[in-house]
Amino acid sequence: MTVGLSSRSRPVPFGIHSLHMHICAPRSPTLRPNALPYPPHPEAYPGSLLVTDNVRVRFAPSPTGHLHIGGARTAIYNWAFARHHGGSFVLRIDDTDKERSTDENTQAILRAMRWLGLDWDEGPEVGGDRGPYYQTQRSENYAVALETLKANGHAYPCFCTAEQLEAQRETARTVGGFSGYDRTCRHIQSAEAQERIAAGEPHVWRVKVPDDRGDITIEDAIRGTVTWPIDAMDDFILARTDGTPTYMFATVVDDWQMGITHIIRGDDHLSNTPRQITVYEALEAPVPIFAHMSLIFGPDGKRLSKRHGATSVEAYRDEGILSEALLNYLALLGWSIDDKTTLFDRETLIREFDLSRVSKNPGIWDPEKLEWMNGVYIRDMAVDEFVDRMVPMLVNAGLAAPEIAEHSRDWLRALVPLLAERVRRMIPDEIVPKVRFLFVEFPEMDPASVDKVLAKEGAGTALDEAARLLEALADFSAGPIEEALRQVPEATGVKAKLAFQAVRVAVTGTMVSPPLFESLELLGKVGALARIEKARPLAAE
RNA sequence: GGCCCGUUCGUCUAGCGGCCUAGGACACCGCCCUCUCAAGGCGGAGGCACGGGUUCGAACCCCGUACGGGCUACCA
Repeated sequence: MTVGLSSRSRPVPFGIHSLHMHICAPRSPTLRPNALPYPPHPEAYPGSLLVTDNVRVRFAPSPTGHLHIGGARTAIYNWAFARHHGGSFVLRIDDTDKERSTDENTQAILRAMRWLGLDWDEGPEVGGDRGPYYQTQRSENYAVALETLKANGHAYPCFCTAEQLEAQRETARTVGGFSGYDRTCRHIQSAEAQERIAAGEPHVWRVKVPDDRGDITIEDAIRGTVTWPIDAMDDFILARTDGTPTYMFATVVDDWQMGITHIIRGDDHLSNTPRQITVYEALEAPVPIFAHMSLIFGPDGKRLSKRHGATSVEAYRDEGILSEALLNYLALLGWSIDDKTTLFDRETLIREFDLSRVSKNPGIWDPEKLEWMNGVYIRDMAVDEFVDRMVPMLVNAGLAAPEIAEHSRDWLRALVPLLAERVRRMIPDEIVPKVRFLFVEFPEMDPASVDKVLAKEGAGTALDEAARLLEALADFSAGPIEEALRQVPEATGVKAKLAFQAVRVAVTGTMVSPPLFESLELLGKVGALARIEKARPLAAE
């Protein structure tokens, strides 16, 4: 059985308001069983995990803030699903909250999406033939859809005041059991309703949950069969007193008119699903396939929020996390390829992504693992990219002029391997302190290091011998340097550890540094010897 | 309160009735490598929430309980 959703089968023609462009129905509604028209049979939803011929998914962020980690993961799953199936990834801006939505936020979200490499096929800035892609520009569609429901008897006006409703809820809750709207206004005769509306009495419009509908069941692509008893369904509000649609209504109208086939979203929407299904059915729209992914929690088991630290994608970017690492980490938080793969690139994600491997339980945000993964990607980064990201940090720290990127490119490139495996985030704090000694005439001497190393007996002797041997080197590169310094312990009787550490402290100022021999090479013979000489007075004999 | 979802090492997960004396990764501990720090190699500790069923056999199926989460707005 297929769903006839050509415009002629719709109960109320949409074309009456010359809104055709905005409300064209899905062109080829080849949805599988989940898309049966109302009224469905309880058994009418099997096998909905099947993928439709033409996958269309959407990510619909609300520009009331930046793109956060949880939203990004939802976007990634939608994007990967679309790419995997060769479908379309639609970006829609749910900006109906006019108070809190801002254009800056929208821009920030688009920027973060691009940074993560999540390109959209339809949406802001790229357009598409199911637009507009901002909810605030789609209000006529909701109005028309509401007219449809008024006409086919699936919506009714409600004149109850907020106070009445509050009181109702109060008593319902103390009694226990159902706490939704008591349907008082559902029984008002339509003639009376018309009069009251005509008289200007404030009212909202509610959906009329059918009495004869069985329990609502979906085959969630992630959670499997989920059923809600019909008598727990609320006649929720479709349109507010001011005529604007509620989220629950607007989102269904949009998803329907945009031909969305699979709704992949956070499971905070799972409980909203049956409500939305009543709208799809009232609209005689095909019901898409749902996939509810679990949320990301903080370490305390609560939904991730600002309290847990940085939650915005761009904050992680600014803290030196690479987009490849964040994408990989986020994709893996709640999804897996197999029993061992943890590192994968974008192409692999697309090739392997499958909703059936999305886990049902919530994942806890683990910054430690993200950092580890970021380190892996840093080590894997192209040398020139590393250089290009490092130079501005050096410039900002006052250690180098921008021109260094050109005239000392090879020298900088040589520095990268020494640094990359010691860096977990691409930020100045991680990089500048480790290389500072290379960019100053003489390093600042760390008192603790001087005390623990140079003050030891034999340090001075080792330094003298090291200086002598290095002085004699014709080829001042890491190999010969190592050969030379290896002779120091034998020649002086100073223990190898101390000898090397003495040189390290003399040259870098501290006990911890990048590899010694390579560092000396980067410093050059003159600079290295000058440092040893300058530090010599600090050393014990 | 009602409805819904979830529960495998500290964390992310593999497992979809016998391949499991439960595998991998992060973190942790130890050893190795080693000029420090890293990186890397090797090894270790650590888990099926609990209780009943079903079955020859259960981490896997069913039912309870506990705990966590979501929804229950003229928010999204």
